[in-house]
Amino acid sequence: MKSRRLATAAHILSLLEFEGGRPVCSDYIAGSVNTNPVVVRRLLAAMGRARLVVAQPGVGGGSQLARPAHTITLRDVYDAVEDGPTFTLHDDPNARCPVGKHVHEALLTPLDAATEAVRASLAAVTIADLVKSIVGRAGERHTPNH
Amino acid sequence: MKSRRLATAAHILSLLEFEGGRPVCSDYIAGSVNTNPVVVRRLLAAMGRARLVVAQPGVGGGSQLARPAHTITLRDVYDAVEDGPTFTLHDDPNARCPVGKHVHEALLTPLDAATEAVRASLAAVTIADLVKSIVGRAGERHTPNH
DNA sequence: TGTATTTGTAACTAACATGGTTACTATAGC
DNA sequence: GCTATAGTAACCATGTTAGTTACAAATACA
Repeated sequence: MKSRRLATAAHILSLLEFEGGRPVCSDYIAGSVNTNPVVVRRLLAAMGRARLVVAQPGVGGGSQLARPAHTITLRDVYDAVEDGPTFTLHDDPNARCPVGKHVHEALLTPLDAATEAVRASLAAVTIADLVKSIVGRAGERHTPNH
Repeated sequence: MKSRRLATAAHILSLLEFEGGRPVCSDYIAGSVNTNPVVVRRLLAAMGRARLVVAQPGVGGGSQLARPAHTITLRDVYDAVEDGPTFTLHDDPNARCPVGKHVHEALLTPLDAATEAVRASLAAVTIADLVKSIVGRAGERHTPNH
């Protein structure tokens, strides 16, 4: 997976937490992430479907975390924004060769285990952890100077 | 990573082991994998640079495992054929926002840990394990009918 | 020595994934 | 009604991947 969705989504959620719970609009978030607001809204929509954030349209609207930041792990984010498994089987090995016929079944368990290992590893870190790490490095607070 | 290189490379190495040590040419392997011989040669070249296989050109040439199959893990294969980390940081977050300025540093450790978790998980399975699993399912041996 | 076989690699193409952009509708507050 | 915002469709640019053709280098063998 060479996508940057996990990193971008984690950035978005960290910013929501950093902003202290006020609704934050996609334009503002896009200014921090340095991308297009639609990209942000796409990720927020995916995370909304996973019940990680809630959004409200209209004046003064925006997105907020749907749960406390210490209950949202990077595994939740991964599941919300990355689709499909990390590793993919190759197409149509030759079933007339014993190896080709059974290699998919033989690989299934190890590749699934690798994906689960990723998810387990990501589960160890929460959005609250990230914000704590960010604030610790910043030595300052609440001065998002866009 | 949506690439099929790990699965294809594991197939190739399993076939080399299955063939019992004789040099196997890329044309024959491509018949089992069901792809183009050049795709096979590209993966074999990468695995050759990682000292997992050795190859010989010329009549009767081909590739063989460079080490016993029980000493080659899927982590070795992953390192040989998949380039770069599994997760990528996003580009140029806004350094004038505290979150944008430090989110990369905060994410580095968890994302590296996730990549290491993948590698550790893959290290638990060897090519010998795969071949054993394949042969067990096949109930037959040495009849690669291409 | 010459021919056939095979690796290794470059160059090109096609298909697909990803992110960026524009544009639009629906919704909500003022 | 006006403005701001989410959500989403549509399209485009870019990059990655696998597939393909072509060819030089190496090797075995007659």
